[in-house]
Amino acid sequence: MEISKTYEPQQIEKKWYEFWEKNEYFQPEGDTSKPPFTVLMPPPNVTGILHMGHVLNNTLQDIVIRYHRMLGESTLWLPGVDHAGIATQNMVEKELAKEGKTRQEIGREKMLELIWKWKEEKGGLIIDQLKMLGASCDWSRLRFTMDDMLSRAVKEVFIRLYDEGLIYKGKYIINWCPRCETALANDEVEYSEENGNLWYIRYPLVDESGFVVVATTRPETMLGDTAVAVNPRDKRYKHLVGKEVELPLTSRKIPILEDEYVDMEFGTGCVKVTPAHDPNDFEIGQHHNLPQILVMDEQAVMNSAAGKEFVGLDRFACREKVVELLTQQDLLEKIESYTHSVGHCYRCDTVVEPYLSDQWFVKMEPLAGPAIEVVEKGEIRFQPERWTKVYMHWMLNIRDWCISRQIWWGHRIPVYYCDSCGKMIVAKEMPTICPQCGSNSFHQDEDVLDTWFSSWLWPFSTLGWPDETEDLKRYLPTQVLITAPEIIYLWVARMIMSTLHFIHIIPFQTVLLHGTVRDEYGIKMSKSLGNSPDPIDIIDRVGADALRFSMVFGTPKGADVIFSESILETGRNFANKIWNAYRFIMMNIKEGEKLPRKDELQMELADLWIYSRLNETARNTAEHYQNLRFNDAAQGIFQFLWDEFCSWYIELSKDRLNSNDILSRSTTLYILLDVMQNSMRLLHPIMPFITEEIWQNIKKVFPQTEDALIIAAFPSCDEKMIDPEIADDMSFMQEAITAVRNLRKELNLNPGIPISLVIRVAEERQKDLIERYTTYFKRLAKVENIELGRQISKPKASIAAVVRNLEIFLPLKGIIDLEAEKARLSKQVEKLQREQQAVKNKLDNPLFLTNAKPEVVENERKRFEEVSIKLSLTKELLEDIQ
RNA sequence: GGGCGCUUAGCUCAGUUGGAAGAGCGCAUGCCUUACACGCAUGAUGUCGGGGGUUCGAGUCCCUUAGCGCCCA
Repeated sequence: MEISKTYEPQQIEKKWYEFWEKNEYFQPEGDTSKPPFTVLMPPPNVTGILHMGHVLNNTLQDIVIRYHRMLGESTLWLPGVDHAGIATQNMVEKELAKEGKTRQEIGREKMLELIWKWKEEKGGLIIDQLKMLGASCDWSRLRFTMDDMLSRAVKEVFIRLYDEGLIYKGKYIINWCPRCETALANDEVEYSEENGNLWYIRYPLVDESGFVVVATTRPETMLGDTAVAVNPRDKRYKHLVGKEVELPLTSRKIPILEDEYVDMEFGTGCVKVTPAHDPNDFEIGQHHNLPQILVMDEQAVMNSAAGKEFVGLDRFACREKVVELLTQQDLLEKIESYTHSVGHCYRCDTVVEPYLSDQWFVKMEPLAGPAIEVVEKGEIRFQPERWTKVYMHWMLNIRDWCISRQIWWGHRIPVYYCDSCGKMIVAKEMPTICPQCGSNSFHQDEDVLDTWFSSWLWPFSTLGWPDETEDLKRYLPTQVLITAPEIIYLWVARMIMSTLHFIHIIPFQTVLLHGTVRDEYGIKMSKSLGNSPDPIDIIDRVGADALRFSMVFGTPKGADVIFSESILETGRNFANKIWNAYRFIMMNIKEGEKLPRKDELQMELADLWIYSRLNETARNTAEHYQNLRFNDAAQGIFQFLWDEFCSWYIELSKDRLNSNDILSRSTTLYILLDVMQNSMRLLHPIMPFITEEIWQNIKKVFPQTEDALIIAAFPSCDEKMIDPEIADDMSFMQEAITAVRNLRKELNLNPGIPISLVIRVAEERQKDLIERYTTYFKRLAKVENIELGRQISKPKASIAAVVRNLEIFLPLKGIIDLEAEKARLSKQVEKLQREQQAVKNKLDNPLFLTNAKPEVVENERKRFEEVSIKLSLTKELLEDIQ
């Protein structure tokens, strides 16, 4: 069989993914006697393309799922995508713009048609990419938040909550994009530091006793001011509280009041309050029942409430005019330049306007109670645990949820208004007759629901709710949810609330929060910064296995991944190492060679040792997977395969494979195959492709009961095989061999040159061990001959090493070019003498002794001693060979 | 302003009940040794952010302080 010298993942990965899919291994076992193990995929955006964050998130999920599948559990990883309201609509809107059209021109119905068309044609990209990563999701259950099934759940929930009094319509200040003419969620606003001004404006007191000065970055909003506020602890303004000011440029009189919210340090400590155009002011306004005066329309153009001088002006033109008029009236005290953060629409970059508007809300407090309780009781656990606090803090201070969005793509709010009398009806379908006036003409609420309003139902809407399906009974609660901490509030907390409220059950038992993928400079990878590599490009280059391994290898639970080309090499090199171990084994099997039965094996030290270590590794790896410590699992397997199996066992097997002792040969061959195939089982969850390939090929010569590694049993630890005495003997041999290699290196011996050793042992046991396994020294340290004994004396002209209570001498005669060695040692003596002199000079300097730190002096003294000893030993060696 | 986290080898980071400082990469030296140069062997490198405390013993627990990062307001 021809096996390539380096591992080439491209065809191999494709081949096995198709094989797994074809055999339906991703679907849960039908056997209902087996315990189910379920993971819900956090649905990526339908417009999304795979980025490094997805890679991390889905790799972790796949590891968990594959591990549990190998434990024989009935495993379901439920995938899906969400409809990403604003993002998707904007995407199609941009395409429209290229043709010079707007969505308003083509109308709502046509627009939705286009978005659906876009979704059908291009929306599935990320799914194909997840397949390339190796994600073993049950694709037959792929869900989309706008599917009929899930839409039905959304409507049902809206209506139930409305009927329970938990959904209401109200005025609220929201982030508004005057260009998109829609509300933006908090995470849809991008902030940037900008240079602006702080305008200090005089507000005359009504009693004509002077004026107060307020500072603002947005003077145009003063037209909507309904109060001036100061901090109650601020002594400077105490006497003004309760008085009124004459709001300039208007004919309004507004009060001066106290509010804790006011920052005494900011500006003059006196702030203007504009409840309809500033979120903080909105809060203050609520406390004091202030009027909310909206002075702009949806396009951020000043309306009639702003006054006839300003109506029709854009907000920024209005700012100029306000400043101009204030200056004319000598009401502008000063202008300071000021840097502050300004919100922009994440789609079109327009400056966001805080805006008061009609919105739909969910009353969250009643939902939060049970969701707090299940976490307090430990029914749901966050990992790492510290996130529990973050969750609790938010839940205990929960605010109502604004669920309406002024866009078209999404679940349209199931609320209808009678065209004749305006009666509002909440219903799944458009009503036929108005119960109030008998009219049969209605129109539906224009708004759609926040995308999260469908995602928060994910644990049960994906399983068929509100029908009482078998799936719902079988798979809820799910076991592990793996996601990023950024969406604890947006998603995780809300799922807990909704599932408890509607199904009366927890949605999942464990929530694993992982970190962020950052670049070499620690900056979060993002599309807009352009610092993120394309994962698909990486997969093309090094394979998904290498990428997956690299992501988890150095990343402890919950930590950020600092990604760079160099961590990728770790994965690639490891894959190649494994590949070559496999290649070595296969090269040594003869055509049709018969292997011994397990009970026929003739095992020696190395064999017993590698099995001992394999079982220990199996035990530890299982524990790490169980505890979601994938980095430890990866490290453990890596170390076992590379540093133990390859570096020692394979090396020691070489002599035996060429030996005339048939049983020794077949034993080691058997063990090579067996350890390799078991290791593939351990590693499969992390590197699914290469392990399946190797395992399947080993299976051809070393039969296994299972049809595929993906469904093969995860190795259980056989405690009887873990033998501390064997481990200690082997470790003793390894230490001795390393010491000999070190001696060889000291002499710069070429690896090809054989040596003889003289070893003085302290115990009879050691003598037996070394005699019995002399071949180990021969093979691994190129030792030709060993003279061994308890009373043996140090040979002349030799260098020595001490291992435990063992002394190893390497005689120099006959194995080196004496002249060359003399030259080398002389050179070393010279160098050491120079170094000794340099240290001595320092120590002889009284200024150094008094001024330098004592540690430094002490260190130099120690250094002097060390150099002196090394020098005298080297001199002795030199004399020995003279 | 409130909360959380980080600070250990040149770099990125492990270090789970306190008990002889670790990995990967990088570096040095020597090797194309018939699995692998994406490799082998050997080696060097750390006042574990600063200060104080508890303890027989602290990277690990407590207090304090500095720098950085994240979240919330």
